[in-house]
Amino acid sequence: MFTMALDEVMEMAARRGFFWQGFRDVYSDAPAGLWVYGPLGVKMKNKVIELWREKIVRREEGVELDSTCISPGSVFEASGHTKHFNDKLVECLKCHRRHRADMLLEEQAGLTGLEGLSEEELYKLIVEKMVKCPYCGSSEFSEVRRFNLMFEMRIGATGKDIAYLRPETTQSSVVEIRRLQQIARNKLPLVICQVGKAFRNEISPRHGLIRTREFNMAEVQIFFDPEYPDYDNKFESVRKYRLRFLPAYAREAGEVVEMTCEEALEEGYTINKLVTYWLALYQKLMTEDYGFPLEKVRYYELNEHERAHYARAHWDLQIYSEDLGWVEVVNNAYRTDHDVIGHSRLSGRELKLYSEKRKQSIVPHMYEPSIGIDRLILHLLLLNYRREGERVVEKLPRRLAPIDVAVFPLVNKPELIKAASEIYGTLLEDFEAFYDESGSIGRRYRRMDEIGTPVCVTVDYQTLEDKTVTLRDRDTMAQVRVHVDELKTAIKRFIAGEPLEKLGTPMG
RNA sequence: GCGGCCGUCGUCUAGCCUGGUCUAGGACAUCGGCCUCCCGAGCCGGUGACCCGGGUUCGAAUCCCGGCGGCCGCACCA
Repeated sequence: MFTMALDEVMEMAARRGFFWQGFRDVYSDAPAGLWVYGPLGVKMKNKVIELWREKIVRREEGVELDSTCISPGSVFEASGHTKHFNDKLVECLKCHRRHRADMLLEEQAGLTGLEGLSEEELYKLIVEKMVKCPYCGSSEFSEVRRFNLMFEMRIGATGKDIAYLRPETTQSSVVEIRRLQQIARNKLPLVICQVGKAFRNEISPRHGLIRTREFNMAEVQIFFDPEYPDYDNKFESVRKYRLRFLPAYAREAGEVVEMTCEEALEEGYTINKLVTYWLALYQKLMTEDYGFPLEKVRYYELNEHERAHYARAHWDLQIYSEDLGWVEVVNNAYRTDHDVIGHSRLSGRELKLYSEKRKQSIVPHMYEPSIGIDRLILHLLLLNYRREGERVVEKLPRRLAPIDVAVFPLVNKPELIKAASEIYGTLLEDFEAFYDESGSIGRRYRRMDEIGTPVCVTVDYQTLEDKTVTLRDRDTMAQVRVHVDELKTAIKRFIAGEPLEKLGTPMG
């Protein structure tokens, strides 16, 4: 399924230092699904997260939390993950389809109450009851294997206390809601934001950064009063905004159904103003800020059978590429009060939030948009990758490029090197700047094009005469001259989106 | 996890069938130098690989087995 562009992007990412498969250079038996970010990848990842903070956390007045990856076992008892993550499976040896052992026994032998049985006991029953594969009819099965998508670990010396590496940051937000609401002085809706690692023991990690065993998420949990979601004003700002859905009913046709937020809400499709607003917010984030073309973004509705155990409504925000097709990049789930109730029940602690409107504490509902950072970064590199003849350009949104600006002496003469180095030193104060004097000027430009550096500064002989330098636009290769004193301002304006021509006098 | 195909410098590859002239060759990239007044130019030089382990053999990149990884399909993706 790897086509040219993805292949080239993956190769470039490893060669230039965005990301690569971890540990493999030294240990050939390193397991799949563990990816490391290199120097450029770290810079880009930070910028991707910072943009999310600016557009979502800050503007929606979110409170940011940084919890631990190691989580006590009870947390996932309460959330239902241990139950839903611990399937005991058998594989049909003839057609290689997998089935849940308890389901087969229930359906074919009428047995119930199988939850407590061990793998061995289940296998014995399958043989005894002559269970058949529902697909091919064979009655030869592999032994029962426990399939656990969570990484399990033991805490302390006794090894008695089970803990898990979290498969989502969500639960660590949910258990802290009371304190967080207090810190936020009884704010409701309460918007909790968390960036962090999550872990899933995938059976077969594939497609590079798409399915990994350890990954980065940027999640928002909005806790609200289901009776009074309280989003009237915010909703007004998106009332006429057009959302792009692939509703479950339209899936056969495969045609995106566009509707305004107003229409989506009136049809009851998007449940309430709060959910509708956040759907609009994230569609805008992905298209206007991360820069994906509108036609390559859609909300794919998951039907009743596909949804997770906690969700009442669920749309995957997907991004389209030739190479990977539609891929989920943001998971948007209306989780109701499922998680809050779960933790209350198991812990015996009341997990309620105070509602000013009702003058009492209420059990909040929760809506959660959750970004897969690694998938987002891969798609940014993939969809902005351009090969123009021999020239390779990453046309990343300017503010997401790992390097803001590069500085070169036109040729390697001592006086030009001196002037360029000085300018580089100044730019380092405000930018991710990069200096290079190797090879020819053309080669240096091309290297910067490949990693998406939006603008290059070149110091030439004229610089020595009148203190002007040239600014070169990655996308057009056009150049303007700018006075050194104006340089920082010009670069800032350029990264903020102004066209190059407005920043200086064109070069012939 | 199952099945098919595959695994040589960073990348693409020569060599493998027919074991020894392979201290593994080339191109591009990369690094250093020279040159260069604006787009991977040229010249010189350098770093750099047989996925890992075991077996057969006097001798293994080459033959055999196992592991790991990659691609594709199935399954999985709460």
